[in-house]
Amino acid sequence: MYTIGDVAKATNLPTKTVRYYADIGLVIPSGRSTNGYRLYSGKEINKLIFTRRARSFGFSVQECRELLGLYEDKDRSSRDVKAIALHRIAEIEEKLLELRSLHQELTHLADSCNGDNRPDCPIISGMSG
Amino acid sequence: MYTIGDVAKATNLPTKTVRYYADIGLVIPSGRSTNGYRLYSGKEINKLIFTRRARSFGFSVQECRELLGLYEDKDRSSRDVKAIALHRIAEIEEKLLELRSLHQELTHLADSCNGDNRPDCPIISGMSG
DNA sequence: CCTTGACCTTCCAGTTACTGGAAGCATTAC
DNA sequence: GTAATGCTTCCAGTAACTGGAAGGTCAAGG
Repeated sequence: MYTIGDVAKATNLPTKTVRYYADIGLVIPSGRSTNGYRLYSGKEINKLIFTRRARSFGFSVQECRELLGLYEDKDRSSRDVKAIALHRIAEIEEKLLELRSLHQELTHLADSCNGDNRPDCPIISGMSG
Repeated sequence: MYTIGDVAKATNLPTKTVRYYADIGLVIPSGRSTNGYRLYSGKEINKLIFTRRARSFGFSVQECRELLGLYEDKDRSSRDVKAIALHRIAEIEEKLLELRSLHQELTHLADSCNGDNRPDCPIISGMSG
């Protein structure tokens, strides 16, 4: 069992956010210590890491709730879980393409900066005419 | 020159957001029509597409302002631009790793859903013990 | 024993980045 | 000529934090 500070370190989330996620019922600590401290298990830590990643790619808290729910809802059929997961995977693949595009744009910019004079913006001036 | 609706289509941003970015001075339309409509050129459209991508990967509006500024600030040295760009590129590469990780986790989950009975969560139960 | 510092708690206000809706003017389509 | 669509401003609301105050807890040092 870990206190919120340990959890923050392990998940790379601010304590404020971990507390917030507990408040809104997204990731609830498995218990409280006698002095009222939130106590988290490895399971919650994994949920929080998963949530941090999903959030950082634009999935809303509500969508994170759904994704986390995929693993917990014993009543949901295997087929449903797969359908939702595949839908999200498609979204993630699109995000991967966009992220590579962003990467390439910035790399191109950085590459253009070898000398002392900088060319026009390769992205913006590219189409501006 | 494009009106805000055309811009919304081209950039895949809501008109509300395009207007908001104009209000906060992030991407300012190149002019106004006689009837007061915002008019955008291809250059602004490219800025908006760039911004949408950067925003969707967690760069703040302020950071987008800085990134867009890299291309416009004639006073900034080539060296500075390169340094900032490389810093952002490192961040993006980290995001790429995380996004692949998320992709893999969900793929693993989807793959586990071939039959009718679903296994325990491969991510969450993995470490929970 | 006491205090210093680093934890933790709740609560409440503020921020960022939109987002929805009302009221109204402009243009196109029938 | 009027209905639909698209634009305008303005203002209020929401999502997801984020900062700060006020205070309890606990291990270490004097």
